[in-house]
Amino acid sequence: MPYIPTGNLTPLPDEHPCATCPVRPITICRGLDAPTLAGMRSLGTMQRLKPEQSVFHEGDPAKRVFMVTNGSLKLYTLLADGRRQITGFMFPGDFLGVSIDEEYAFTVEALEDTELWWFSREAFDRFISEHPQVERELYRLAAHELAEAQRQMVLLGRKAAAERLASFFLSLLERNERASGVQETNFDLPMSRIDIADYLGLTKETVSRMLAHLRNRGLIRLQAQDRVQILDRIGLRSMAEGESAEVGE
Amino acid sequence: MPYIPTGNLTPLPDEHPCATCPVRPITICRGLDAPTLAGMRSLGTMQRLKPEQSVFHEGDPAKRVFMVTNGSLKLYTLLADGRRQITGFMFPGDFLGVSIDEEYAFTVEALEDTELWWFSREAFDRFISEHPQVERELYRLAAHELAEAQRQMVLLGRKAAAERLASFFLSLLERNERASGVQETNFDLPMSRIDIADYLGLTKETVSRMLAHLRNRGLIRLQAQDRVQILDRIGLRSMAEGESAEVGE
DNA sequence: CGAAATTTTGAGACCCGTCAAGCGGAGTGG
DNA sequence: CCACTCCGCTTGACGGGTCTCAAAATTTCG
Repeated sequence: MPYIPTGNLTPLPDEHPCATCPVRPITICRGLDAPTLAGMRSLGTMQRLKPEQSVFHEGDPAKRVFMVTNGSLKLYTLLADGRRQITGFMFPGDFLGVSIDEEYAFTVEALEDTELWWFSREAFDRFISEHPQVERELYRLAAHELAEAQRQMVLLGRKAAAERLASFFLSLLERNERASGVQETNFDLPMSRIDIADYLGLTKETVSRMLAHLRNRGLIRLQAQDRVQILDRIGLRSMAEGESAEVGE
Repeated sequence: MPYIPTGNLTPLPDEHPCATCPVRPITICRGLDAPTLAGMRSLGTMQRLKPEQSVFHEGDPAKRVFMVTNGSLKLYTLLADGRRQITGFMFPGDFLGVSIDEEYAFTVEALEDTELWWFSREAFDRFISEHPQVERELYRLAAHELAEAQRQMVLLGRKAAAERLASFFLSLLERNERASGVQETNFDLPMSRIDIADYLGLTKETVSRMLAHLRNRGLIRLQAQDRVQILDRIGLRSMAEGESAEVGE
Protein backbone atom coordinates (compact mmCIF):
# COMPACT_ATOMS: atom_id res chain seq x y z
CA MET A 1 0.00 0.00 0.00
CA PRO A 2 1.48 3.28 -1.09
CA TYR A 3 2.53 6.11 1.08
CA ILE A 4 -0.15 8.32 2.49
CA PRO A 5 1.45 11.42 3.91
CA THR A 6 -0.65 11.76 6.98
CA GLY A 7 0.09 9.66 9.99
CA ASN A 8 -1.80 9.09 13.22
CA LEU A 9 -4.96 7.79 11.65
CA THR A 10 -8.12 8.34 13.60
CA PRO A 11 -10.32 5.29 14.19
CA LEU A 12 -13.40 5.79 12.09
CA PRO A 13 -16.88 5.56 13.57
CA ASP A 14 -18.77 2.46 12.48
CA GLU A 15 -20.59 4.42 9.83
CA HIS A 16 -20.30 8.03 8.94
CA PRO A 17 -22.15 9.72 6.12
CA CYS A 18 -19.56 11.96 4.56
CA ALA A 19 -19.07 12.30 0.79
CA THR A 20 -20.86 14.79 -1.35
CA CYS A 21 -23.36 16.41 0.98
CA PRO A 22 -23.93 20.07 0.13
CA VAL A 23 -22.55 21.71 3.21
CA ARG A 24 -23.43 24.99 4.82
CA PRO A 25 -22.29 25.11 8.45
CA ILE A 26 -20.26 28.09 9.46
CA THR A 27 -18.13 28.94 12.41
CA ILE A 28 -18.30 32.44 13.70
CA CYS A 29 -15.91 33.65 16.28
CA ARG A 30 -14.99 36.42 18.57
CA GLY A 31 -17.32 39.30 18.27
CA LEU A 32 -21.01 39.37 19.04
CA ASP A 33 -21.60 42.30 21.36
CA ALA A 34 -22.81 41.96 24.93
CA PRO A 35 -26.51 42.77 24.51
CA THR A 36 -26.72 40.44 21.56
CA LEU A 37 -25.09 37.69 23.53
CA ALA A 38 -27.40 38.27 26.48
CA GLY A 39 -30.42 38.19 24.22
CA MET A 40 -29.34 34.99 22.60
CA ARG A 41 -28.58 33.38 25.88
CA SER A 42 -32.08 34.02 27.17
CA LEU A 43 -33.41 31.89 24.32
CA GLY A 44 -30.90 29.13 24.66
CA THR A 45 -30.13 26.04 26.64
CA MET A 46 -26.91 25.52 28.52
CA GLN A 47 -24.96 22.32 27.98
CA ARG A 48 -21.88 21.00 29.75
CA LEU A 49 -19.42 18.73 28.00
CA LYS A 50 -16.69 16.44 29.25
CA PRO A 51 -13.42 16.05 27.32
CA GLU A 52 -13.86 14.14 24.06
CA GLN A 53 -17.61 14.50 24.25
CA SER A 54 -18.97 15.74 20.95
CA VAL A 55 -21.56 18.42 20.24
CA PHE A 56 -22.49 16.95 16.87
CA HIS A 57 -20.97 14.82 14.15
CA GLU A 58 -20.24 15.32 10.51
CA GLY A 59 -23.41 14.51 8.63
CA ASP A 60 -25.85 15.26 11.46
CA PRO A 61 -28.72 17.50 10.39
CA ALA A 62 -27.73 21.06 11.19
CA LYS A 63 -30.58 22.13 13.43
CA ARG A 64 -28.84 24.07 16.15
CA VAL A 65 -26.67 27.09 16.69
CA PHE A 66 -24.02 27.19 19.42
CA MET A 67 -22.08 29.63 21.53
CA VAL A 68 -19.15 28.71 23.75
CA THR A 69 -19.02 30.21 27.23
CA ASN A 70 -16.32 28.11 28.83
CA GLY A 71 -13.64 25.63 27.84
CA SER A 72 -12.60 24.81 24.31
CA LEU A 73 -13.48 22.56 21.40
CA LYS A 74 -12.05 21.27 18.14
CA LEU A 75 -13.72 21.08 14.73
CA TYR A 76 -12.58 18.32 12.41
CA THR A 77 -13.28 16.42 9.23
CA LEU A 78 -12.32 12.81 8.54
CA LEU A 79 -11.32 11.23 5.27
CA ALA A 80 -12.54 7.73 4.45
CA ASP A 81 -9.37 6.07 5.70
CA GLY A 82 -9.20 7.94 8.98
CA ARG A 83 -6.99 10.84 8.07
CA ARG A 84 -8.16 13.82 10.03
CA GLN A 85 -7.95 17.55 9.50
CA ILE A 86 -8.82 19.87 12.34
CA THR A 87 -10.20 23.00 10.72
CA GLY A 88 -10.41 25.11 13.83
CA PHE A 89 -10.60 25.42 17.58
CA MET A 90 -13.30 27.24 19.52
CA PHE A 91 -12.91 29.20 22.72
CA PRO A 92 -15.21 31.19 25.01
CA GLY A 93 -17.09 33.85 23.05
CA ASP A 94 -16.93 31.88 19.83
CA PHE A 95 -20.08 31.22 17.95
CA LEU A 96 -21.03 28.36 15.67
CA GLY A 97 -23.96 28.83 13.37
CA VAL A 98 -25.40 27.51 10.18
CA SER A 99 -26.93 29.52 7.43
CA ILE A 100 -29.65 27.13 6.30
CA ASP A 101 -30.90 23.71 7.20
CA GLU A 102 -28.31 21.30 5.93
CA GLU A 103 -25.89 18.86 7.43
CA TYR A 104 -22.91 19.70 9.54
CA ALA A 105 -19.75 19.32 7.49
CA PHE A 106 -17.56 18.56 10.48
CA THR A 107 -17.54 17.14 13.97
CA VAL A 108 -17.22 19.33 17.04
CA GLU A 109 -15.71 17.85 20.16
CA ALA A 110 -14.74 19.26 23.55
CA LEU A 111 -11.06 19.42 24.47
CA GLU A 112 -11.72 19.89 28.18
CA ASP A 113 -14.66 20.56 30.50
CA THR A 114 -16.69 22.89 28.36
CA GLU A 115 -19.86 24.90 28.68
CA LEU A 116 -21.90 26.06 25.74
CA TRP A 117 -25.35 27.35 24.90
CA TRP A 118 -27.39 26.09 22.03
CA PHE A 119 -30.67 27.12 20.51
CA SER A 120 -32.77 25.85 17.69
CA ARG A 121 -32.62 27.20 14.21
CA GLU A 122 -36.16 28.55 14.63
CA ALA A 123 -35.38 30.40 17.84
CA PHE A 124 -32.30 31.78 16.19
CA ASP A 125 -34.23 32.97 13.15
CA ARG A 126 -36.81 34.58 15.39
CA PHE A 127 -34.07 36.32 17.28
CA ILE A 128 -32.51 37.54 14.06
CA SER A 129 -35.72 39.04 12.82
CA GLU A 130 -36.13 40.89 16.12
CA HIS A 131 -32.55 42.15 15.96
CA PRO A 132 -31.91 43.15 12.38
CA GLN A 133 -28.43 44.44 13.07
CA VAL A 134 -27.40 40.92 13.98
CA GLU A 135 -27.54 39.81 10.38
CA ARG A 136 -24.85 42.28 9.46
CA GLU A 137 -22.84 41.28 12.48
CA LEU A 138 -23.05 37.66 11.40
CA TYR A 139 -21.80 38.61 7.99
CA ARG A 140 -18.94 40.56 9.50
CA LEU A 141 -18.02 37.64 11.72
CA ALA A 142 -18.19 35.22 8.83
CA ALA A 143 -15.86 37.47 6.89
CA HIS A 144 -13.44 37.36 9.77
CA GLU A 145 -13.65 33.59 9.88
CA LEU A 146 -12.97 33.43 6.19
CA ALA A 147 -9.89 35.60 6.49
CA GLU A 148 -8.64 33.23 9.16
CA ALA A 149 -9.32 30.28 6.90
CA GLN A 150 -7.27 31.92 4.18
CA ARG A 151 -4.35 32.38 6.55
CA GLN A 152 -4.62 28.73 7.45
CA MET A 153 -4.53 27.79 3.77
CA VAL A 154 -1.26 29.69 3.41
CA LEU A 155 0.07 27.85 6.43
CA LEU A 156 -0.96 24.42 5.17
CA GLY A 157 0.02 25.00 1.58
CA ARG A 158 3.26 26.88 1.87
CA LYS A 159 4.84 26.85 5.33
CA ALA A 160 7.48 24.47 6.70
CA ALA A 161 6.80 22.54 9.89
CA ALA A 162 8.60 24.93 12.25
CA GLU A 163 6.90 27.90 10.64
CA ARG A 164 3.53 26.26 11.12
CA LEU A 165 4.07 25.68 14.81
CA ALA A 166 5.40 29.20 15.33
CA SER A 167 2.38 30.63 13.51
CA PHE A 168 0.06 28.52 15.59
CA PHE A 169 1.58 29.67 18.85
CA LEU A 170 1.40 33.30 17.82
CA SER A 171 -2.24 32.99 16.84
CA LEU A 172 -3.07 31.39 20.20
CA LEU A 173 -1.15 34.12 21.98
CA GLU A 174 -2.86 36.88 20.06
CA ARG A 175 -6.24 35.32 20.60
CA ASN A 176 -5.57 35.33 24.34
CA GLU A 177 -4.53 38.94 24.20
CA ARG A 178 -7.64 39.97 22.32
CA ALA A 179 -9.73 38.17 24.91
CA SER A 180 -7.96 39.60 27.95
CA GLY A 181 -7.12 42.98 26.48
CA VAL A 182 -3.56 42.96 27.81
CA GLN A 183 -0.18 41.83 26.54
CA GLU A 184 0.60 38.24 27.42
CA THR A 185 3.64 36.00 27.27
CA ASN A 186 2.03 32.70 28.26
CA PHE A 187 -0.87 30.64 27.08
CA ASP A 188 -2.42 27.21 27.55
CA LEU A 189 -2.51 24.36 25.10
CA PRO A 190 -5.80 22.60 25.86
CA MET A 191 -5.31 20.31 22.88
CA SER A 192 -3.09 17.23 22.58
CA ARG A 193 -0.04 16.98 20.33
CA ILE A 194 -2.08 14.91 17.90
CA ASP A 195 -4.70 17.65 17.77
CA ILE A 196 -2.02 20.23 17.05
CA ALA A 197 -0.61 17.96 14.36
CA ASP A 198 -4.01 17.45 12.74
CA TYR A 199 -4.57 21.19 12.77
CA LEU A 200 -1.19 21.98 11.21
CA GLY A 201 -1.14 19.15 8.69
CA LEU A 202 1.73 17.35 10.44
CA THR A 203 2.24 14.29 12.64
CA LYS A 204 2.52 14.30 16.42
CA GLU A 205 6.19 13.33 16.10
CA THR A 206 6.98 16.30 13.91
CA VAL A 207 5.12 18.60 16.27
CA SER A 208 7.23 17.25 19.10
CA ARG A 209 10.44 17.77 17.15
CA MET A 210 9.54 21.31 16.11
CA LEU A 211 8.66 22.05 19.72
CA ALA A 212 12.18 21.02 20.63
CA HIS A 213 13.49 23.10 17.75
CA LEU A 214 11.73 26.27 18.93
CA ARG A 215 12.90 25.55 22.47
CA ASN A 216 16.51 25.08 21.36
CA ARG A 217 16.39 28.37 19.50
CA GLY A 218 15.32 30.11 22.68
CA LEU A 219 12.01 31.22 21.24
CA ILE A 220 9.72 29.45 23.69
CA ARG A 221 9.72 27.56 26.94
CA LEU A 222 7.32 24.90 28.17
CA GLN A 223 6.17 25.85 31.64
CA ALA A 224 4.23 22.63 31.60
CA GLN A 225 3.26 20.04 29.03
CA ASP A 226 0.29 22.18 28.18
CA ARG A 227 1.51 25.71 28.83
CA VAL A 228 3.79 27.74 26.60
CA GLN A 229 5.86 30.75 27.51
CA ILE A 230 7.02 33.04 24.72
CA LEU A 231 10.63 34.05 25.25
CA ASP A 232 11.31 35.86 21.98
CA ARG A 233 8.20 37.13 20.32
CA ILE A 234 10.07 38.89 17.51
CA GLY A 235 12.04 35.78 16.74
CA LEU A 236 8.92 33.65 16.82
CA ARG A 237 7.22 36.07 14.46
CA SER A 238 10.03 35.97 11.94
CA MET A 239 10.11 32.20 12.15
CA ALA A 240 6.36 32.11 11.56
CA GLU A 241 6.75 34.24 8.44
CA GLY A 242 9.70 32.22 7.20
CA GLU A 243 12.25 34.98 7.60
CA SER A 244 14.57 33.20 10.00
CA ALA A 245 15.64 30.82 7.26
CA GLU A 246 18.67 33.09 6.79
CA VAL A 247 19.87 32.97 10.36
CA GLY A 248 22.78 30.61 10.79
CA GLU A 249 21.94 27.18 12.12
CA MET B 1 20.17 28.17 3.34
CA PRO B 2 17.88 25.44 4.62
CA TYR B 3 15.19 23.73 2.66
CA ILE B 4 11.92 25.52 2.16
CA PRO B 5 9.37 23.07 0.87
CA THR B 6 7.72 25.31 -1.62
CA GLY B 7 9.31 25.88 -4.95
CA ASN B 8 8.53 28.25 -7.80
CA LEU B 9 9.01 31.42 -5.84
CA THR B 10 7.11 34.40 -7.08
CA PRO B 11 9.09 37.59 -7.66
CA LEU B 12 8.01 39.99 -4.97
CA PRO B 13 6.78 43.47 -5.83
CA ASP B 14 9.19 46.21 -4.88
CA GLU B 15 7.30 46.91 -1.73
CA HIS B 16 4.21 45.28 -0.41
CA PRO B 17 2.55 46.07 2.89
CA CYS B 18 1.66 42.68 4.27
CA ALA B 19 2.24 41.68 7.89
CA THR B 20 -0.23 42.07 10.67
CA CYS B 21 -3.07 44.05 9.14
CA PRO B 22 -6.45 43.07 10.60
CA VAL B 23 -8.10 41.63 7.55
CA ARG B 24 -11.73 41.51 6.60
CA PRO B 25 -12.17 40.88 2.88
CA ILE B 26 -14.46 38.07 1.93
CA THR B 27 -15.08 36.19 -1.26
CA ILE B 28 -18.60 35.27 -2.03
CA CYS B 29 -19.42 32.98 -4.86
CA ARG B 30 -22.11 31.44 -6.92
CA GLY B 31 -25.50 32.46 -5.79
CA LEU B 32 -26.93 35.95 -5.80
CA ASP B 33 -30.29 35.75 -7.53
CA ALA B 34 -31.06 37.45 -10.82
CA PRO B 35 -32.95 40.55 -9.61
CA THR B 36 -30.29 41.19 -7.02
CA LEU B 37 -27.57 40.93 -9.61
CA ALA B 38 -29.44 43.23 -11.95
CA GLY B 39 -29.93 45.77 -9.20
CA MET B 40 -26.31 45.69 -8.25
CA ARG B 41 -25.20 46.00 -11.81
CA SER B 42 -27.20 49.18 -12.31
CA LEU B 43 -25.14 50.80 -9.56
CA GLY B 44 -21.81 49.52 -10.72
CA THR B 45 -19.06 50.20 -13.21
CA MET B 46 -17.86 47.67 -15.72
CA GLN B 47 -14.16 46.93 -15.99
CA ARG B 48 -12.25 44.81 -18.47
CA LEU B 49 -9.01 43.11 -17.56
CA LYS B 50 -6.23 41.56 -19.58
CA PRO B 51 -4.44 38.42 -18.38
CA GLU B 52 -2.17 39.09 -15.38
CA GLN B 53 -3.79 42.44 -14.79
CA SER B 54 -4.77 42.81 -11.18
CA VAL B 55 -7.95 44.14 -9.64
CA PHE B 56 -6.25 45.09 -6.38
CA HIS B 57 -3.26 44.09 -4.30
CA GLU B 58 -2.78 42.73 -0.84
CA GLY B 59 -2.74 45.72 1.48
CA ASP B 60 -4.76 48.08 -0.69
CA PRO B 61 -7.60 49.80 1.18
CA ALA B 62 -10.71 47.70 0.69
CA LYS B 63 -13.06 50.25 -0.81
CA ARG B 64 -14.80 48.31 -3.51
CA VAL B 65 -16.97 45.29 -4.08
CA PHE B 66 -16.72 43.18 -7.22
CA MET B 67 -18.73 40.80 -9.30
CA VAL B 68 -17.34 38.70 -12.15
CA THR B 69 -19.36 38.53 -15.36
CA ASN B 70 -16.83 37.00 -17.72
CA GLY B 71 -13.46 35.29 -17.60
CA SER B 72 -11.69 34.14 -14.45
CA LEU B 73 -9.33 35.37 -11.75
CA LYS B 74 -7.04 34.08 -9.05
CA LEU B 75 -6.77 35.22 -5.42
CA TYR B 76 -3.40 34.85 -3.77
CA THR B 77 -1.25 35.76 -0.78
CA LEU B 78 2.54 36.05 -0.78
CA LEU B 79 4.95 35.24 2.00
CA ALA B 80 7.95 37.51 2.57
CA ASP B 81 10.30 35.32 0.51
CA GLY B 82 7.98 34.95 -2.46
CA ARG B 83 6.20 31.74 -1.62
CA ARG B 84 2.68 32.05 -2.90
CA GLN B 85 -0.60 30.45 -1.93
CA ILE B 86 -3.58 30.82 -4.21
CA THR B 87 -6.62 30.76 -1.94
CA GLY B 88 -9.22 30.60 -4.65
CA PHE B 89 -10.31 31.18 -8.21
CA MET B 90 -13.23 33.29 -9.35
CA PHE B 91 -15.54 32.66 -12.26
CA PRO B 92 -18.58 34.36 -13.79
CA GLY B 93 -21.26 34.87 -11.18
CA ASP B 94 -18.79 35.01 -8.34
CA PHE B 95 -18.86 37.89 -6.00
CA LEU B 96 -16.11 39.50 -3.98
CA GLY B 97 -17.07 41.71 -1.11
CA VAL B 98 -15.72 43.09 2.07
CA SER B 99 -17.59 43.45 5.28
CA ILE B 100 -16.03 46.64 6.63
CA ASP B 101 -13.44 49.14 5.56
CA GLU B 102 -10.10 47.46 5.97
CA GLU B 103 -7.35 46.31 3.70
CA TYR B 104 -7.53 43.52 1.20
CA ALA B 105 -5.75 40.45 2.53
CA PHE B 106 -4.89 39.10 -0.89
CA THR B 107 -4.24 40.05 -4.47
CA VAL B 108 -6.74 39.39 -7.23
CA GLU B 109 -5.47 38.94 -10.75
CA ALA B 110 -7.11 38.00 -14.04
CA LEU B 111 -6.24 34.66 -15.63
CA GLU B 112 -7.59 35.62 -19.04
CA ASP B 113 -9.62 38.39 -20.63
CA THR B 114 -12.03 39.14 -17.86
CA GLU B 115 -14.98 41.40 -17.31
CA LEU B 116 -16.19 42.47 -13.91
CA TRP B 117 -18.36 45.08 -12.26
CA TRP B 118 -17.34 47.04 -9.25
CA PHE B 119 -19.08 49.50 -7.04
CA SER B 120 -18.07 51.52 -4.05
CA ARG B 121 -18.60 50.42 -0.53
CA GLU B 122 -21.10 53.24 -0.06
CA ALA B 123 -23.15 52.29 -3.08
CA PHE B 124 -23.10 48.73 -1.90
CA ASP B 125 -24.27 49.68 1.58
CA ARG B 126 -27.04 51.78 0.09
CA PHE B 127 -28.08 48.86 -2.03
CA ILE B 128 -28.08 46.57 0.96
CA SER B 129 -30.31 48.84 2.99
CA GLU B 130 -32.78 48.99 0.10
CA HIS B 131 -32.73 45.22 -0.25
CA PRO B 132 -32.76 43.83 3.27
CA GLN B 133 -32.93 40.24 2.12
CA VAL B 134 -29.50 40.64 0.57
CA GLU B 135 -27.87 40.71 3.96
CA ARG B 136 -29.08 37.21 4.66
CA GLU B 137 -28.06 36.12 1.21
CA LEU B 138 -24.58 37.45 1.82
CA TYR B 139 -24.39 35.51 5.03
CA ARG B 140 -25.52 32.37 3.28
CA LEU B 141 -22.96 32.86 0.56
CA ALA B 142 -20.23 33.51 3.07
CA ALA B 143 -21.14 30.29 4.81
CA HIS B 144 -20.79 28.47 1.52
CA GLU B 145 -17.40 30.05 0.95
CA LEU B 146 -16.31 28.98 4.38
CA ALA B 147 -17.36 25.40 3.78
CA GLU B 148 -15.29 25.45 0.64
CA ALA B 149 -12.34 26.84 2.56
CA GLN B 150 -12.66 23.99 5.03
CA ARG B 151 -12.58 21.45 2.23
CA GLN B 152 -9.46 23.13 0.92
CA MET B 153 -7.86 22.87 4.37
CA VAL B 154 -8.48 19.13 4.33
CA LEU B 155 -6.92 18.96 0.88
CA LEU B 156 -3.85 20.97 1.87
CA GLY B 157 -3.38 19.38 5.25
CA ARG B 158 -4.10 15.75 4.58
CA LYS B 159 -4.21 14.75 0.92
CA ALA B 160 -1.42 13.34 -1.24
CA ALA B 161 -0.47 15.07 -4.46
CA ALA B 162 -2.54 12.88 -6.79
CA GLU B 163 -5.55 13.19 -4.50
CA ARG B 164 -5.23 16.96 -4.55
CA LEU B 165 -5.21 17.15 -8.32
CA ALA B 166 -8.14 14.74 -8.60
CA SER B 167 -10.10 16.78 -6.05
CA PHE B 168 -9.29 19.97 -7.91
CA PHE B 169 -10.49 18.59 -11.23
CA LEU B 170 -13.71 17.33 -9.70
CA SER B 171 -14.44 20.66 -8.09
CA LEU B 172 -13.88 22.45 -11.40
CA LEU B 173 -16.11 19.95 -13.16
CA GLU B 174 -18.87 20.29 -10.58
CA ARG B 175 -18.64 24.04 -10.68
CA ASN B 176 -19.14 23.92 -14.45
CA GLU B 177 -22.12 21.64 -14.02
CA ARG B 178 -23.73 23.91 -11.45
CA ALA B 179 -23.23 26.84 -13.81
CA SER B 180 -24.56 25.10 -16.91
CA GLY B 181 -27.15 22.91 -15.21
CA VAL B 182 -26.20 19.82 -17.17
CA GLN B 183 -23.80 16.92 -16.74
CA GLU B 184 -20.39 17.60 -18.20
CA THR B 185 -17.31 15.57 -18.94
CA ASN B 186 -14.96 18.36 -20.06
CA PHE B 187 -13.79 21.62 -18.60
CA ASP B 188 -11.22 24.33 -19.23
CA LEU B 189 -8.11 25.09 -17.20
CA PRO B 190 -7.71 28.85 -17.55
CA MET B 191 -4.84 28.82 -15.04
CA SER B 192 -1.21 27.80 -15.59
CA ARG B 193 0.46 24.77 -14.03
CA ILE B 194 2.15 27.07 -11.56
CA ASP B 195 -1.21 28.51 -10.56
CA ILE B 196 -2.58 25.02 -10.03
CA ALA B 197 0.50 24.16 -8.00
CA ASP B 198 0.16 27.25 -5.84
CA TYR B 199 -3.49 26.46 -5.27
CA LEU B 200 -2.81 22.84 -4.30
CA GLY B 201 0.30 23.47 -2.21
CA LEU B 202 2.59 21.68 -4.69
CA THR B 203 5.17 22.59 -7.33
CA LYS B 204 4.52 22.82 -11.04
CA GLU B 205 6.70 19.75 -11.60
CA THR B 206 4.61 17.66 -9.23
CA VAL B 207 1.42 18.89 -10.86
CA SER B 208 2.82 17.80 -14.21
CA ARG B 209 3.76 14.38 -12.87
CA MET B 210 0.39 13.84 -11.22
CA LEU B 211 -1.29 14.87 -14.44
CA ALA B 212 0.64 12.09 -16.15
CA HIS B 213 -0.32 9.76 -13.33
CA LEU B 214 -4.03 10.42 -13.72
CA ARG B 215 -3.68 10.07 -17.47
CA ASN B 216 -1.86 6.75 -17.17
CA ARG B 217 -4.59 5.45 -14.92
CA GLY B 218 -7.15 6.26 -17.55
CA LEU B 219 -8.99 8.72 -15.35
CA ILE B 220 -8.57 11.79 -17.52
CA ARG B 221 -7.43 12.91 -20.94
CA LEU B 222 -6.00 16.24 -22.02
CA GLN B 223 -7.93 17.46 -25.03
CA ALA B 224 -5.58 20.40 -25.06
CA GLN B 225 -3.00 21.89 -22.75
CA ASP B 226 -5.79 23.72 -21.02
CA ARG B 227 -8.77 21.42 -21.42
CA VAL B 228 -9.48 18.28 -19.43
CA GLN B 229 -11.77 15.43 -20.32
CA ILE B 230 -12.96 13.16 -17.53
CA LEU B 231 -12.81 9.53 -18.62
CA ASP B 232 -13.64 7.81 -15.32
CA ARG B 233 -15.52 10.00 -12.93
CA ILE B 234 -16.00 7.30 -10.34
CA GLY B 235 -12.34 6.45 -10.40
CA LEU B 236 -11.39 10.10 -10.13
CA ARG B 237 -13.75 10.51 -7.20
CA SER B 238 -12.27 7.61 -5.30
CA MET B 239 -8.78 8.89 -6.01
CA ALA B 240 -9.81 12.33 -4.72
CA GLU B 241 -11.06 10.79 -1.49
CA GLY B 242 -8.01 8.61 -1.09
CA GLU B 243 -9.79 5.32 -1.63
CA SER B 244 -7.84 4.16 -4.64
CA ALA B 245 -4.77 3.63 -2.51
CA GLU B 246 -5.71 -0.04 -2.45
CA VAL B 247 -5.89 -0.50 -6.20
CA GLY B 248 -2.83 -2.14 -7.72
CA GLU B 249 -0.15 0.11 -9.15
C1' DC C 1 9.27 29.47 -39.13
C1' DG C 2 12.17 30.83 -35.03
C1' DA C 3 12.43 32.60 -30.22
C1' DA C 4 10.47 32.61 -25.83
C1' DA C 5 7.71 30.68 -22.55
C1' DT C 6 5.50 26.85 -20.63
C1' DT C 7 5.23 22.11 -19.71
C1' DT C 8 7.21 17.69 -19.19
C1' DT C 9 10.69 14.48 -17.87
C1' DG C 10 14.80 12.99 -15.28
C1' DA C 11 18.16 12.57 -11.41
C1' DG C 12 19.22 13.48 -6.90
C1' DA C 13 18.38 15.57 -2.27
C1' DC C 14 15.69 16.43 1.75
C1' DC C 15 11.96 17.30 4.98
C1' DC C 16 8.86 14.93 7.16
C1' DG C 17 6.19 10.56 7.71
C1' DT C 18 6.56 5.85 9.55
C1' DC C 19 7.78 2.64 12.84
C1' DA C 20 9.60 1.60 17.21
C1' DA C 21 11.64 2.31 21.54
C1' DG C 22 12.35 5.21 25.58
C1' DC C 23 10.75 8.72 28.84
C1' DG C 24 7.81 10.93 32.22
C1' DG C 25 3.72 12.40 34.58
C1' DA C 26 -0.88 10.89 36.52
C1' DG C 27 -3.59 7.68 38.69
C1' DT C 28 -3.98 3.34 41.47
C1' DG C 29 -3.11 -0.04 44.88
C1' DG C 30 -0.22 -2.06 48.30
C1' DC D 1 5.34 6.57 50.18
C1' DC D 2 6.57 3.70 46.51
C1' DA D 3 5.88 0.23 42.79
C1' DC D 4 3.21 -0.41 38.95
C1' DT D 5 0.51 0.62 34.99
C1' DC D 6 -1.26 3.53 31.55
C1' DC D 7 -0.98 6.89 28.26
C1' DG D 8 0.76 10.72 26.05
C1' DC D 9 4.96 12.74 24.68
C1' DT D 10 9.72 12.55 23.02
C1' DT D 11 13.54 10.75 20.59
C1' DG D 12 15.89 7.88 17.08
C1' DA D 13 16.55 5.36 12.68
C1' DC D 14 15.04 4.89 8.32
C1' DG D 15 12.36 5.36 4.04
C1' DG D 16 9.48 7.81 0.88
C1' DG D 17 6.86 11.46 -1.45
C1' DT D 18 7.73 15.60 -3.02
C1' DC D 19 10.98 19.44 -3.82
C1' DT D 20 15.07 21.17 -6.32
C1' DC D 21 17.80 21.63 -10.14
C1' DA D 22 18.46 20.81 -14.92
C1' DA D 23 17.44 19.75 -19.53
C1' DA D 24 14.40 18.13 -23.12
C1' DA D 25 9.97 18.54 -25.31
C1' DT D 26 6.06 21.06 -26.50
C1' DT D 27 3.28 25.03 -27.15
C1' DT D 28 2.69 29.91 -27.95
C1' DC D 29 3.23 33.81 -30.56
C1' DG D 30 5.42 37.24 -33.24
